Amino acid sequence: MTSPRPDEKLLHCPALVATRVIAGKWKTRVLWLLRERPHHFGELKGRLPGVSAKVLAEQLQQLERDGLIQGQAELRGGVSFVLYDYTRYGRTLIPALDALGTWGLEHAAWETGR
Amino acid sequence: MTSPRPDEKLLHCPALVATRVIAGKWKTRVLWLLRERPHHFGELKGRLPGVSAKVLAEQLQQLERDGLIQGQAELRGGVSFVLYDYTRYGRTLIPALDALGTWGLEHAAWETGR
DNA sequence: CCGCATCCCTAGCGATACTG
DNA sequence: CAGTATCGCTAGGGATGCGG
Repeated sequence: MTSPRPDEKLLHCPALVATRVIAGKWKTRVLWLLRERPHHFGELKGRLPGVSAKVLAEQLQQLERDGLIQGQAELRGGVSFVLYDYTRYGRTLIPALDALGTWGLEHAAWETGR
Repeated sequence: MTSPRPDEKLLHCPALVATRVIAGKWKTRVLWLLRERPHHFGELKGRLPGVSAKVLAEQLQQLERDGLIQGQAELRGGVSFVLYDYTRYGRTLIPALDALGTWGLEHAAWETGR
């Protein structure tokens, strides 16, 4: 349920497009971190305890394929760094991400208050 | 990845709370339909081509457990109908859903225009 | 009409190890 | 540092059928 498939003659549900793109155990978190500033692969891995290099690479590739982020390789003394950041298009998703975050905060309040 | 687990000492990411709750192949669509008006189980099943009764029931239960929707049983001549609708709390999620939907629309425009 | 019990099967995720 | 290759596992989802 990552990238849009050719099938699905289903229900017209615009929200589904967005959920498909951000579905994936780490994508929301990656997007959240990148909102702050660009990150290197290693930085992301460091700030996401529990993720394996393989899976993180997969998720980043998918986000890149979907046009939300892009990685810029920079060689520092023969050692490769890749800096990931939002694309212009990817940034258009941020308001929606904020809406989800806002609700998450309300949720926390509701959880403790019931 | 449906209901919050006791583990996950991870990153503070409020948006993740929301994504966990709406994660599931049919939840977004169900929530989208309920936005319009309350629906019976059978109605939902009818408007969601491809879903099986079992899976739909599961997804509805999870949404109910998470406090977003609630089902009201009404017996019509010995035949049981269950009417599903948002809870007051569930409605607080609608703005976030709208944000996702809005982006989905922009996405469609972007897709055709590149 | 609705929910539940069974069985199965695939996609996503994770651990490890190895190249540029 | 970044990415790839293998292998394995488990949870989510799907098909079918019974019972309330």
